[in-house]
Amino acid sequence: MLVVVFQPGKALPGKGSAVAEIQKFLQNSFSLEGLSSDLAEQLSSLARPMKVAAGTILFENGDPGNGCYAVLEGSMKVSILSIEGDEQLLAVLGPGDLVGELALLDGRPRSATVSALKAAQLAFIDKAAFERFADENPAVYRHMLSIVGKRLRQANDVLAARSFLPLPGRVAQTLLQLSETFGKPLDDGRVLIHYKLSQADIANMAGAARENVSRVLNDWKRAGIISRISGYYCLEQPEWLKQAAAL
Amino acid sequence: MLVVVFQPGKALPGKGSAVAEIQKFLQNSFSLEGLSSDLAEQLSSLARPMKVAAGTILFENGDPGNGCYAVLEGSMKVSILSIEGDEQLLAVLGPGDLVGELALLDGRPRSATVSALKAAQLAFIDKAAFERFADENPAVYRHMLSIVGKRLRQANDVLAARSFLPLPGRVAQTLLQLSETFGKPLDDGRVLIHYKLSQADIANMAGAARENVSRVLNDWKRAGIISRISGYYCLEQPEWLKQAAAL
DNA sequence: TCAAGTTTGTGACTCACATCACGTGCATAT
DNA sequence: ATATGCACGTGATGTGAGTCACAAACTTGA
Repeated sequence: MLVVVFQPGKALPGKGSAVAEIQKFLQNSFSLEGLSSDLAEQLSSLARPMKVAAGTILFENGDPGNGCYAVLEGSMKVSILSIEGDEQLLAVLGPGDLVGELALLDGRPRSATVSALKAAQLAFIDKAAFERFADENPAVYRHMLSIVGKRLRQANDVLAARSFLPLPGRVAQTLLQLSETFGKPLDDGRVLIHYKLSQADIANMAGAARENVSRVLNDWKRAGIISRISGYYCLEQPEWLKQAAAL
Repeated sequence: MLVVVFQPGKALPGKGSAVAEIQKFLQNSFSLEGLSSDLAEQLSSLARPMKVAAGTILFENGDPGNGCYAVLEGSMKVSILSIEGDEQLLAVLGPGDLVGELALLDGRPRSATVSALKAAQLAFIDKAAFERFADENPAVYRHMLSIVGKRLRQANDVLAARSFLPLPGRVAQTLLQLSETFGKPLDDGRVLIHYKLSQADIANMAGAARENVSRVLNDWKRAGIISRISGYYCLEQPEWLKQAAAL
């Protein structure tokens, strides 16, 4: 199973330049934001660059976890699959996000399946190396803790939405969540979700049937709450959506 | 709001003995299991003992978080409330569990409401003090990380159940989860959930209407899958339930 | 030990949402 | 251009589970 992790990846051509690239990236990355730059630099030297093609499964639920990945480019999806093949999308992650970080924390197997939505470039950080490094730099631990904390909060939010909100509310929440990762602000507070999303994806995040998501989305489009700009969804009235997603 | 946190608590009578009690507890507590005993001891000296009466709200969603609590005795419930007053129970925690730990990680406000189900005895650990201590003892951070990791895994499991399992499956999952915290093993692998639970509690955890939980529970009782022993639920066939809760 | 409250069991009704079943548009390959 | 395939839109239909409404069975405490 170890193989699975490395099999899809390929080392980048020039090692030196790759490290530089990773460093440059990590320094302004979201996931390492707040970490002093020398720490980020040191950490990046532990990372092993790799590329995955769109659709590649990075690891699956139940695999042993031996490290985590930073997303440098492209996007990954984190999901849970049911026996019947239904999918619950937990998150779509883009550049700057960390994925598979749970494995660094306890030694337990992967709790979800992660695959590449688009071809992606990653930096793999080995568990042992990470621990060695972090033990000497508690700031790294603190930082990690805040990332995991955020994930936990988000998970709770989603669960709350699933418990309390009717379908439209959940769709609203999903759009807002996506806008946090992929949103580009336009004029007036309008937000463009700069990412190719199928209705099926949204449905899998919101935990709803695709058909019904379609209905909701069209109602909103007709009401001017959202629009589509050359294939991308655009939130015309984010405030309205926030209202709809309020518990 | 700060007041809220301290108002319901009362310092224990003899400080010396209280500290000893906390120490003794923390050493075999679940939440600090795996931490070397001298660290646990030092940590316990940072804790401030307090008692809360049944029903007391320790803190509410949105309150600023200034520290976390270890449950020494009694039990607490962690829940999210909707506007309409509906409740989604996230967890019921007993002796040895840590509650409110998210506040230690990032500085954000409380993400859930915690209240005492039964009168409880707690140990409060201040955020600043904790950080000071943990910075010098990275093992504490690592330990913390594994606790939060477990929470996150659990949250994902619940979300998955909500997405994929029909009502009976969710009830099964809930019972199994409760048996993890409060279960006493009997002969044959039967497990007694040694805790007074109302159907309403179970329903709030499973995210279902109380009436339907009642129906499911009775079906199972009739089928010999569970039973009630002097008011406590007893899992006669945990394996069957695990099957029912499988995704 | 009796009354007042709370928790439970069960039937009947309702409804939000999933499912089914197509039609339509727009891609990419042939 | 034309076929083959996806992503989308929309009605019709079915159903799991929520809601309502009580009666029965327990706690509790005065």
